[in-house]
Amino acid sequence: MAFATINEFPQKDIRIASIFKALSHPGRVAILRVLAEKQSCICGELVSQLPMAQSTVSQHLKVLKQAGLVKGEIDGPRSCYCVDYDTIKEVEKLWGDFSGFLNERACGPNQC
Amino acid sequence: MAFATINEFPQKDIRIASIFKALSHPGRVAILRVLAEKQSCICGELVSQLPMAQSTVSQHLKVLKQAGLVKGEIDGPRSCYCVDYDTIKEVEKLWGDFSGFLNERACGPNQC
DNA sequence: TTGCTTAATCGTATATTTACGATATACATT
DNA sequence: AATGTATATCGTAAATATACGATTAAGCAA
Repeated sequence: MAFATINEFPQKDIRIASIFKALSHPGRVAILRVLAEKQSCICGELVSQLPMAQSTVSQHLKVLKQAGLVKGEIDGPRSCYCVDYDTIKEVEKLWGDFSGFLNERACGPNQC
Repeated sequence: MAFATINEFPQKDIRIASIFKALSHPGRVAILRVLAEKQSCICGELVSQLPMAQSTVSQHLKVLKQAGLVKGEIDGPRSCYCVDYDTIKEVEKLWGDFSGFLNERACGPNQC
């Protein structure tokens, strides 16, 4: 029954939640870190730097790719991934709007 | 076998992921929105404003509370919840550091 | 006390996530 | 063509997440 009501929420909330969902696993956060450090990097390098099997890294990369957080390019027998900074900017905006909305309405230091 | 390796990641990545996880459902994002709008609000009001059953809202509130994103206070037979702005600030810092780290290393508009 | 209201928790069915070995695919090299 | 390398996908087991009705607990009102 999970997710039966998910479309009843505002589109903006769905988008925020779906991006945050992609960032909701430490392995995926770590992948983004490594990709940024290396400026772009092949999957095998990620595998060697992170405590996950090759297939697991590949699966996480797929999630990040679907969320638009990384983009990849086939380079011979390898795949070269890098951070998609356009989406990072989008997250910055989404989070900025959202936290701005919250903060605007913050009154005292402790309301309840 | 899920989460067997989760402790092998940097503490900072685990913290970021765990907060984002709490924000990874549109219902929870919507709850935060309503709480901010109402400045603080009783559970029943959330139930009436959101497309979820009372028990579901209560469950999501528990997740948000565990993540530190909301705090609650018992008020007679009711519970009064509000956004915990200290944690919102923490998220701002965590995300700011993280995106800063990524952006510092962004070179051209398209690396791959 | 009895009954009413509110919200948390329980029980449970279903869906999704996670992890990894095994396999398949795709390109490069010989 | 045959072999090797790199990566995606498949299959699958186990853990989590999600949703909601039913129940419990806790306070208030009569």
